[in-house]
Amino acid sequence: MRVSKYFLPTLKETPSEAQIASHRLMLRAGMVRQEAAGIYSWLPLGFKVLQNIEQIVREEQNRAGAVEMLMPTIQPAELWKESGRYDAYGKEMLRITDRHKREMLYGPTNEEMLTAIFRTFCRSYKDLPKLLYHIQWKFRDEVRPRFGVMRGREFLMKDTYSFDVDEAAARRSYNRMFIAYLNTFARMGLKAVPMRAETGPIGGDLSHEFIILADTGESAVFCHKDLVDMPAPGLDVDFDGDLQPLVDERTALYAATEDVHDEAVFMEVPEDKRLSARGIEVGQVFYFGTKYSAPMRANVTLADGSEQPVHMGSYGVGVSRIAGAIIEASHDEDGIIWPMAIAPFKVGIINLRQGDEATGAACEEAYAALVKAGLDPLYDDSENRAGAKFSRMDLIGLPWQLIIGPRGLKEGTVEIKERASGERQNLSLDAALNLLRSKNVSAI
RNA sequence: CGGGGAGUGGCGCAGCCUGGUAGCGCAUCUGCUUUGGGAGCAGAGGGUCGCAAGUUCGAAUCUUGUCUCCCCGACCA
Repeated sequence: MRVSKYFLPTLKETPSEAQIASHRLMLRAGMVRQEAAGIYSWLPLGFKVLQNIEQIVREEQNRAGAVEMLMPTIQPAELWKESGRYDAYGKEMLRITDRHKREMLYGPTNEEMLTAIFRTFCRSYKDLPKLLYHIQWKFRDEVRPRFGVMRGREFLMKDTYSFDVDEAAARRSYNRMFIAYLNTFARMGLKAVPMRAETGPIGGDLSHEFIILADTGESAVFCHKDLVDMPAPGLDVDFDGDLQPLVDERTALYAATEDVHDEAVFMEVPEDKRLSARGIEVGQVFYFGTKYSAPMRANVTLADGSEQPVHMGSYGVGVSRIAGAIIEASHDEDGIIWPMAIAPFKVGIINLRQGDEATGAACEEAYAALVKAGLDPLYDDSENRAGAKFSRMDLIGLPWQLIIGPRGLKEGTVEIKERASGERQNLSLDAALNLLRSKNVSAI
């Protein structure tokens, strides 16, 4: 992609409403634009990031055995009256009346709808287990949206729903998602710690939140330090095997959000291992049994002929929130530092002397070579001066920069800079391209 | 929902107290000179001052109402 053809409205000055780093940087980097409180347009650069996050989430859901589908954003109120949540959900639910005066709502979550789908098609224990998910926009009419996309009213969420014959089976589904989430966040370069959590309005009695530690996090969290750097289980996990030991390993040590925090138990953690910090919730898993299946009569017939409500769980990942969370976890004073897997472009090319024939030719050569290697580099061929291009490339945080100008070309070199470390090397173009290859720069 | 603050060219702000031709920086456009860390000079365009009533000869400025946005807290992927 060439900057001259792209849409990259970066800002030199920070809009006054943005208080935290991720919000400021997303606005400055031209990733999003606020349309109303807690409602954002995703501009091309931000949209690419969102899609990259979404794709990793999708791949790990599929790997764990979940099946993707898509439910609508608008739902009929009747479903929610059936489960009893139509009144319980309160003002956070955006209620809409259509032209026939029919009560509708913009879905804040989809337990009811998928339960209704399930009961229509699945009648037997032989249909179980089932793990279904979708990635869809949600709307929760928060009293006070803030922190940019981290607490928007409209947000993109991956929500998975599990259907099992009994609690033991449901726990196996829970474990699948638990492990899948650890792998998902690890692929994004995030250290997510699973913590015991309150179940909230979703209901149920077993729940973990996945927390990214960050000073700007919204909730206070308490955990054993060893959990923070515990490696993810890995993509070669056998999801059909027994996952319980892997889950136990990561739930044995103390970890709790403030809602369920027990100071006395926390004090049993050795003092040098106690970590009390702030965190951003990027995912949550719930087991809630028959909370919805019972009132909505989502029953299956068992082997003994009896009819029982199906055991359910739900599992959410805040896709749009993660975009902000990654920036909170990975930025410096110059701008964003994207992890390779999330970066909207993996390599940027800077033409230091726009209009100079030799420089332009070298840039084109680099561009063509990277495209041939299967990458989509972002080539800054704008008329800006070098300084402006440097600043902007640092701001948008691409992992690698190829800096090409007449001065280096005279020596037969280009400069290659790694955004994260700031390290630069002067190399021949071929050597620079080889370096990128050796660093395994590729599409996700 | 309680408390605080703000709405003035695209962005960031001043002006308001003490009413009298709407201003600055950045951005944009044109020209010239520049060109390796957000260039310089010269010129140009762009705003019914959130909206509505009121006071006044006259309102960005005073009064009342209203809408929106932001921040702190309580609640949430």
